[in-house]
Amino acid sequence: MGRSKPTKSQSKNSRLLQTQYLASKNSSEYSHVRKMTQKVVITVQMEAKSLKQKNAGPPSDCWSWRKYGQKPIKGSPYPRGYYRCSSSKGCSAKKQVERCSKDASLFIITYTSSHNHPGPNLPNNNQDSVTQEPIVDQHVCHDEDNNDDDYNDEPQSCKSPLNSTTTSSTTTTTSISQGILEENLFTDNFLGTISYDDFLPLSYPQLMNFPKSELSEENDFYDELGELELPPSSTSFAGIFEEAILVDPSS
DNA sequence: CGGTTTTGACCTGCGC
DNA sequence: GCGCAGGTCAAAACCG
Repeated sequence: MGRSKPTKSQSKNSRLLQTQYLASKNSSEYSHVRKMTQKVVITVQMEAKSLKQKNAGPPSDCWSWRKYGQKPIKGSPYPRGYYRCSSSKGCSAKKQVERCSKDASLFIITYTSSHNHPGPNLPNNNQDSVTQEPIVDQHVCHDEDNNDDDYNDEPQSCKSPLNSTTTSSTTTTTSISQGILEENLFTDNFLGTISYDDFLPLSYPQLMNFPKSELSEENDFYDELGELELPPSSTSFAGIFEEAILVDPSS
């Protein structure tokens, strides 16, 4: 907005600094880093109600996020929001939130980088200073058999369903059925449904530990999203966890 | 007053 | 090499 940017050069410099910092790690590492950044993509199905309730933005989770950017995405009527973890200063965790152009109730959240601090909602970290309650509806776990894999249902403290986890590049589609303790979430036999708030607090490494051996070839997640068309109405997040996709561009 | 959101500009990667 | 699209920055505005 009509904000004067007298210090273009300055901002440029700071940007250079960042670039240099990253680059300094290794000549071409900056771009490398960009390419190698692993991501966890999850889709969240919102309830129609919730969508009408508020003009709320992205689904909230137990972490504290600060928006640092927004960009219109080609092919989608909805912009993508860029968020950075504000729970901890040095935390490099980020997430991108966009809506499915086809299904307004569907949110696509991409997590990148990991939290370098304990999550606010982790069983072991209940005491954490962050007490941000997720606005997510706590659903009864659905019986997810939308996945071809025969996953074992594991006990867990979850409330909403997380259907599948996919790692792209080597995309993995894994259905998560009810009841998985976060510790087991991404272990070899992990599969089950977890709630949004149970899922989010997971440390990135945990997510990234998702067994690659199980990564399937379903990297076409985005293909499906490609032509989404969302109604302008939008929402608060109270939804159903549709999919969790682990993206590991590095592979 | 401090933290968050908004938003235009800048930078980088990628496809052609 | 050029243009486009996506990702990030940072000042100003906003909010509690």
